[in-house]
Amino acid sequence: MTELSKRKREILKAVIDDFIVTASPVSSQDVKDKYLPDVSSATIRSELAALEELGYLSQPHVSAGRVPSNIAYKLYASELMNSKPLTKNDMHLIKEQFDHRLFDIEEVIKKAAKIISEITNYTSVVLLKDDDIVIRSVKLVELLEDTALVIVVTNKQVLKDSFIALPKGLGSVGIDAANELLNAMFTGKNLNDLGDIEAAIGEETENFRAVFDSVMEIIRMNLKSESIVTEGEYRILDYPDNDRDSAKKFIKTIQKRESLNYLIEDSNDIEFSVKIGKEEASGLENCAVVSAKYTLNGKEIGRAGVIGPVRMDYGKVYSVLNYVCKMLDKVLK
Amino acid sequence: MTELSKRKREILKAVIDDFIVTASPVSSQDVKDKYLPDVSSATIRSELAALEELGYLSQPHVSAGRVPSNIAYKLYASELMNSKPLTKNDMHLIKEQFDHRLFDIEEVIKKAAKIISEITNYTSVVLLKDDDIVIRSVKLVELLEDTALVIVVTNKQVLKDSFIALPKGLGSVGIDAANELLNAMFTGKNLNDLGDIEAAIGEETENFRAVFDSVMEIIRMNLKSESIVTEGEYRILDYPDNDRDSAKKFIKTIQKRESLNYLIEDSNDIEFSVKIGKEEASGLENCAVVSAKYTLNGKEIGRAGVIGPVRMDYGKVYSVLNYVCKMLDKVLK
DNA sequence: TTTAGCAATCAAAACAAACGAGTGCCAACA
DNA sequence: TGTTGGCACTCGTTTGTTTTGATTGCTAAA
Repeated sequence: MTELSKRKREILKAVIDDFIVTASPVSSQDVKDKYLPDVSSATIRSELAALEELGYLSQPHVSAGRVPSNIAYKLYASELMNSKPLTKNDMHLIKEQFDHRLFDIEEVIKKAAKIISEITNYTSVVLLKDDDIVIRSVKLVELLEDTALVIVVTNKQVLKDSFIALPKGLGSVGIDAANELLNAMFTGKNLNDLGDIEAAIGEETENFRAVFDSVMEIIRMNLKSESIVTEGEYRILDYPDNDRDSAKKFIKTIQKRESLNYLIEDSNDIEFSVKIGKEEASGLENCAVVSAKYTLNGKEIGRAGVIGPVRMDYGKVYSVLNYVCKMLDKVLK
Repeated sequence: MTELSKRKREILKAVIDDFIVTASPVSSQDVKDKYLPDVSSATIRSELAALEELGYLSQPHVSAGRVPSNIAYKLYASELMNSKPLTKNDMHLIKEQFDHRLFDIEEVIKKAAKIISEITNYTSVVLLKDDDIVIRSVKLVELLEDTALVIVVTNKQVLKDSFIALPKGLGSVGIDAANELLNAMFTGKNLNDLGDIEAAIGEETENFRAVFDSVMEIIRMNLKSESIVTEGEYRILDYPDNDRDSAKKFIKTIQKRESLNYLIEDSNDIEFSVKIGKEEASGLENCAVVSAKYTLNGKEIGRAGVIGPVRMDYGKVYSVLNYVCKMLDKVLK
């Protein structure tokens, strides 16, 4: 594919800019009036025809204007669009979310998802990766006679939603012992070490075998899967690009977390990624996914993104994600 | 308002039965063909006119059939409808949810919400009340140097999502002491006692004043508000009764938990409650709320319900809620 | 290479006629 | 007195036709 001439790029950008706000096919006259008054509509027409030939545009029917194709959006998002600077107010709103102390990283990413969705008016997704998780401590907290809460503290999060049954007659002395043992075994270890730990169980663990196994399973189950939070699924209904049925599928797909990690994680370490019209992700047919990475100590630990109609305000989304991710970098440090 | 004659009730029931499945105005002919073949359509017509006069029916326009009014639905749900027995399969699906051990009541009601929504294909809401909550124990678990997780165990739930900052230099001895003190103060107390506790703080608490205040605040904040879980908001999109915009409002309202407790809690201790077209709850205009109570030791501790279009399959909803609530009664004991 | 002009295309809007679903009313009947 | 068949009337829906207008591609001239 040959490079596009400067004017072709201008015209293509004009068409997409216009289509993003009007949602209706853009005519040569529209382009002339609103973007390129110094060129005649006939000229623009022939350029449009050429762009169509190249696959960037299409016509719903012969007497209609042009509509951008997915590859046009791709080019637009990566090269053509202008990022729209955030308003003072938006920046303020974002800052506000993070300026009181947050203990758990989960809380932080929830806030991030919320504010992204509110400001962009699209559905947001924030993903938190799990590599390099190091266990800092494991606690067994006795709740009732035979039930304990397992708390696992890592360098990134606090796991505190898992209960286990205690062996009969363990008593608080037993729990203390178990706690000590568990900590000796798990502290400082990361996910890759789990196998080794299992292999190295010695005599002294024998009494607590059941407890140990439960804890191990909890760590395996919960630390393995990364966390994903989403917000504002219903916002898709503001855009007529999807009909009722596909909007329903959209909301369902996102709430059930289907194929989300695939879409977002897939862009590992890319500063700013745009995926458009991914067919593979059923339920998100007519959609675009834009995501940006955020880091801890310079290393990507997650991505924040937006899922919306292909006809999306990429300029605004770009700035918002950028700003929020910068914010996350700062807060997480 | 005078009692309706037997035939009027039959006809009204027929109209609603039909409208619930077809969603289009019901004619005298429809009623004759499908429900009362032994009466002429003319007779049915005059009955329909009478029912309209009484406010149970209305006509979209003069050459259309009849549509039930909200008071018709009310009568229908409370007196006319037949409850539809659950299929073996449905019962099995419900039972399945509850047959492995669940530690936290929150988990139980989440399961309940999920299965209700799946089987009815409406949005479900399950509410858990907070009266008579008795604190069984309070634990402070040190996580990092200066942060602790606060765990509050009550007779109904385990609160474990709150962190507090620890005063500098407290150390694990200090934490043990604080733990002991907190337990002495809170164990066995219920919400109404909180004021007394605060009043009774003595000398010995002085060192832990900041910790105590934080814990108190956590208990106040979290035990006060009852918990509500919802599921399947997107299902409203399966029903054409609401347009896009009001469907959006519906989903948003429910996800943000607005006016839900009002709608459901309001029916305190009523076995089976139906609310229809409550205008006060903005966002849920064209909707009906059906809820049933579940109990612990014979006392209502929550309600499980369904929110959907006014034109709802009340018969099925009735049986599902009934069965799930029975199940809850059993599981919670 | 650009542009004005113009015929061609075709969706959408506007209009018109026909249809038919359903009613209310009335006169006859059990 | 309640029920019924018959019938005229209403009015939304469907179907078909025409008009309109937006927009294009092409062509010939600048």
